[in-house]
Amino acid sequence: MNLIKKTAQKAPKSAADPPVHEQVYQKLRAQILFGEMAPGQPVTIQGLTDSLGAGMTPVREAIRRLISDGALVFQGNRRVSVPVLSPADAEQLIFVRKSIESELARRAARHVTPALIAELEAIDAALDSAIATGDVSGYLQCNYQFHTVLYAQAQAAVMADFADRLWLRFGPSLRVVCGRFGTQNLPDRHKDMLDALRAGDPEATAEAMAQDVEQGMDMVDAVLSEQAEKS
Amino acid sequence: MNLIKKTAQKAPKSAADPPVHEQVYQKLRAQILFGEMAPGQPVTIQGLTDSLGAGMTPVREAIRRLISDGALVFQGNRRVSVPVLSPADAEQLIFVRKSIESELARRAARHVTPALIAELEAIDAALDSAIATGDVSGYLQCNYQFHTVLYAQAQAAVMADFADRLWLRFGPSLRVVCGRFGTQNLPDRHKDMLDALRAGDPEATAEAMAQDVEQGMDMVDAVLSEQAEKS
DNA sequence: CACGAAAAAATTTGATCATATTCTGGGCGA
DNA sequence: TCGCCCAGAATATGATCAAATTTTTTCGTG
Repeated sequence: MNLIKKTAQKAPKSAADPPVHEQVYQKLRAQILFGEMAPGQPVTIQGLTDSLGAGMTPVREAIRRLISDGALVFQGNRRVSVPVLSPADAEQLIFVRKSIESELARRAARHVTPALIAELEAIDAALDSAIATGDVSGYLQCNYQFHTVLYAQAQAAVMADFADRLWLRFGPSLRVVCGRFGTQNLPDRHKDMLDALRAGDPEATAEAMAQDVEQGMDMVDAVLSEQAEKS
Repeated sequence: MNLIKKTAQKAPKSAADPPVHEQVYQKLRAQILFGEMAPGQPVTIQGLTDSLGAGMTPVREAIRRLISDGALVFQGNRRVSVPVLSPADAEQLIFVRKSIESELARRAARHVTPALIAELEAIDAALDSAIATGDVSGYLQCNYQFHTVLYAQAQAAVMADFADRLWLRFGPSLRVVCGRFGTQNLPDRHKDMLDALRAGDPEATAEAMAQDVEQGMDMVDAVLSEQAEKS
């Protein structure tokens, strides 16, 4: 019988906690989505095992998932990094986003409830406050949450899933946009969208979403073109 | 010095071979895409380590990737299985496929070359032969290849990537369709598409693709509805 | 004598495996 | 029928091996 207790009786294990690889995935995903990792930044397994304090296998699994999501790219040799969007990539993302997300908005509007509108209003208020204080991370999170909550109402799991993947692709670039233009000048078609939702008008909601997507992605495109000609 | 050579000098290592987890991923992917696994069928790690002769870690990574692709589903408890499409899922897939794949066809038509047409004609001939002989697996592979080759010409990597993910979702169900209707009655708009490509008409190509997608997915939908009311 | 390129050693990182631990689900007995 | 136990499967760790990059060393040339 060993006298040393193994890591303090293995921690209390507070109820059903998600597996480690899931926790690692969520953490990395948030870091990518909310701009804590810059486009082009290399991602190493061993670096993450250290910074996240997790084992090697869970980290590997999380990285594979994120590569499949398009949130990370495998660079041929064994390196993995945060993707750098090309203008051509951005153009395609605009097309797919407008198609899928405006349809999601249309469907969400068909199932709109007062509770949904209240929730979206709260998120939008937090978003405005983040813009006012220049809180880039807060802005990105609120913006993402606004879209996610809306799409959850569309009762279209497959399409919402695809929309999520789209966001993972341009997430890191959105941070760059904020760094370039500041939070003041960011587009905000959320007010139009809320009006359309209150009116129960699916077509107007879809149109507002298409506008929101187009404006946001145009800024991404502008930054990417700027970077392209700089090099 | 140990007299026993370590596993026969570690095998010849024939040039640059892909890592094991990549091989496992490709094999599993093909099995799912071409209907070797039935919807609902459970997938176990240990079962795959045995049948594929690979270690446990590569198999885990491949499964994670496929879950992220939507080609497998994680069932909450630690079970993984081939997904069963609901009619609602199929309806959403139809919408997204028509949107993305017809656009890919349009763009491919803008970059059409004689070599592409020749390649597609060859694939379509093989497809017809598979239909004639009732070779379901051959039909599925040719059909997939036709679309993949066409999309590669569109010079739109992001959209082609999304299209690939869509195929992974309904692949298993396509096999069921073939089992239900036989290969004789499957839709084939490839002839129209080839005509439009020869004419260099992007709009007609996109339209033919939309028709092809719609017809194919309608059959999937029919089988799913049939199964739904049976239960 | 100094500078640069190529080769080689060393370090860092990724891939795989064997093994220990934990959890889920079904069977058995009360 | 309900609860407990056990078999089996999944999760997670650390060790080990292989590959790639980086650094260092060496050699040749201006």
